[in-house]
Amino acid sequence: MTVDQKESGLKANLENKIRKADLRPTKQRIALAELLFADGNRHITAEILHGEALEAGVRISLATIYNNLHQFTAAGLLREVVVDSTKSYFDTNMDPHHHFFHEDKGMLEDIHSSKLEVSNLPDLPEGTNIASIDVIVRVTSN
Amino acid sequence: MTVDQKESGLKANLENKIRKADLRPTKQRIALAELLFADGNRHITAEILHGEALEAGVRISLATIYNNLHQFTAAGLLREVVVDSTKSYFDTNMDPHHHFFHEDKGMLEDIHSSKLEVSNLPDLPEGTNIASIDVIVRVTSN
DNA sequence: TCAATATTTTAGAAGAATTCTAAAATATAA
DNA sequence: TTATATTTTAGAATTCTTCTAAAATATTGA
Ligand SMILES: [Mn+2]
Ligand SMILES: [Mn+2]
Ligand SMILES: [Zn+2]
Ligand SMILES: [Zn+2]
Repeated sequence: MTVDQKESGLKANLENKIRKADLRPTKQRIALAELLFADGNRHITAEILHGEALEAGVRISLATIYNNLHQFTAAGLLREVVVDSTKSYFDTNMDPHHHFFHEDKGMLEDIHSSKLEVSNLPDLPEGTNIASIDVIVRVTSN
Repeated sequence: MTVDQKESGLKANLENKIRKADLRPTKQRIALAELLFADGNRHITAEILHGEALEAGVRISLATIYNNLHQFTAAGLLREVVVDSTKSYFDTNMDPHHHFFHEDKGMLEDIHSSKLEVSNLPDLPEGTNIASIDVIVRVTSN
């Protein structure tokens, strides 16, 4: 198998992922999917992703970055992690898990769910359901 | 004891609290301290606090609200809780505790620390210290 | 008490992140 | 291919928050 075939196989997979989300595999979406999903889990902001896309030579506007981050999130390919009141982070890891947040670097790191337990949760407020439980362990360098 | 004496006793306490934070007890600060601390714990945004101050007849600018929320936070009288990427919440409860976040109402509710346990925390990333651990139980109405 | 000094408040401008608008470009379906 | 639906985009708009620098207020200590 040539490098080209491997490449096209990867792209085909990403196109599939995009199609399954009921979205058209445009040049921009494929490029973003490649940056987001091709190589392991990522935690990323819109600005950073935009920078990476431009670096990779993909002409794409910031509005399109936001559009697609939200569409991917709605489709269950991404989730948003709220850790900082000044910017939004998107996470490609959809398994149940928690996070270390490196406050000085503004960086997220996964804590696998099996590695951390939340217990003794009190009764929920009357008439409510759990949407999610987020544990953020905020760390600083020493 | 007259109502006036009770009032001035309360205000004197708040002035003390402000003075201990190395801040001058201005009309605005005393009014904010009254709204924040006089009647039990609160979770509040800058806009809401501003609205309440104006309602209470205190002329105060939004810049002053932000200045004072940050000064009170720096002084350890408040803490910021990050739950929503679009606005900041400030919490008057300085005891260790966690939160329910009512996603539809944008409302925070305390979970007393004793009511919830986080266990099996993995080793911290090399060279880091825990700054805090935040557990947010996101709930929606059903 | 009364300046002198330090701090605070404020209006409005500025900044940063995100969303909106509506027109041009692209993708899909017939 | 042509018609239709979706997507991208530039730039304007919006929202929350911070900054600026001038006026107001609080404190100090003679
Ligand atoms: Mn969003
Ligand atoms: Mn802040
Ligand atoms: Zn993650
Ligand atoms: Zn609280």
